[in-house]
Amino acid sequence: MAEVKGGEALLFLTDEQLRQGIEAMFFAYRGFTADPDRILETMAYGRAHHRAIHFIARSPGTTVNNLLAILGVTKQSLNRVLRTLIEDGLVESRVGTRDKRERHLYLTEEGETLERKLSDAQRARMRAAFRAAGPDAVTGFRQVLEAMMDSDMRRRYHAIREAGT
Amino acid sequence: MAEVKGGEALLFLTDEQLRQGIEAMFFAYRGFTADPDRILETMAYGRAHHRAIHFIARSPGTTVNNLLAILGVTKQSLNRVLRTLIEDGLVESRVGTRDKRERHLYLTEEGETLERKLSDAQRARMRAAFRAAGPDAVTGFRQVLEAMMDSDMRRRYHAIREAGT
DNA sequence: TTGGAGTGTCAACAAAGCTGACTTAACCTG
DNA sequence: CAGGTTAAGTCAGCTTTGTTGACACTCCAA
Repeated sequence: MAEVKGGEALLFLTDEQLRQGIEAMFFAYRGFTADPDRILETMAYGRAHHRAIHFIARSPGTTVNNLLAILGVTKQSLNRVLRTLIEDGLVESRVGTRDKRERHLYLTEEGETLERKLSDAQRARMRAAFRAAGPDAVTGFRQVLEAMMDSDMRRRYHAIREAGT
Repeated sequence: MAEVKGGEALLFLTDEQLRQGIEAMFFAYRGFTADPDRILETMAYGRAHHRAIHFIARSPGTTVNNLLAILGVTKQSLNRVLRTLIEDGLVESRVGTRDKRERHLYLTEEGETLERKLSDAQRARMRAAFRAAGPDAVTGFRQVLEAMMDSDMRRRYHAIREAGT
């Protein structure tokens, strides 16, 4: 399994190093979601609502099915979240013109206001972390995260990146 | 996408870059938990059990209170999980010798077997990601994650690292 | 034009968080 | 040693967010 590269590739993959990586991931993810969670709990929303709002903002007009695949939940689970967001006037669902089975999702102005509030908080933390760690670290950070994704998630990740730019 | 290097530290923190960081974190965390989740769902356990088992394995003899703080859940929530693990003979709870109010937690042999199974799966993915990204990337990865933690979580992260080494 | 496949919705249920109130036992301090 | 504090565990009840099953509407191709 462990191929001896030069000599260096060995030490750096000890179980201890890997465990530290696992724990870093666990603790960092807690920080990553902490700020939006604080905002959300003052309203009747949770993390699931945040995720839906984020990806609708990122790909306006996306279909329910597409969102399903990105979020990796069942459609019933997403539907509940989506229904409250639509009822509360944060998300608009338009019947597809080409295919009337599809619903295309958009944020309303109110929805965009909340999205900005949530993503401002999350970006602020990400910005602070990036700044503290420096540009080279950020490159490495992204490389490792990308290598950690399942391949279909990696595809989606790139698809969104291209659309978003 | 192609950033102008000359302006360095400024351009590199565009909202688009930050959003990509956020999404990378989201997709990668999914991959990070996918393998253990698959194993756990064949038994009657969930992610909460995995977390408890991981940190008991990492700090044998830890107290309930300590675990509570590390996991960031309520006593009632942890207790439910811990109770099933003790009943099933994966975790042992010993009354403290110095302070008899405390319970010290240990994995039984059976518990260690499951722990190894879960952590093997997770480490395999982490190892693959580290190997694919390279040593410098791993350094950056850890720097950014550490900067993203809340300060008290960062303290705990270091405390465990020292104990585990 | 009809039957199968795709998209979305509703209902009911389960896992795992949460709060609040309480008990028991042990420790510690005045 | 009495009284307050701390560690752990428990009971009840709620919320969020996941699940499966059944169903309706739409499209498309045989």
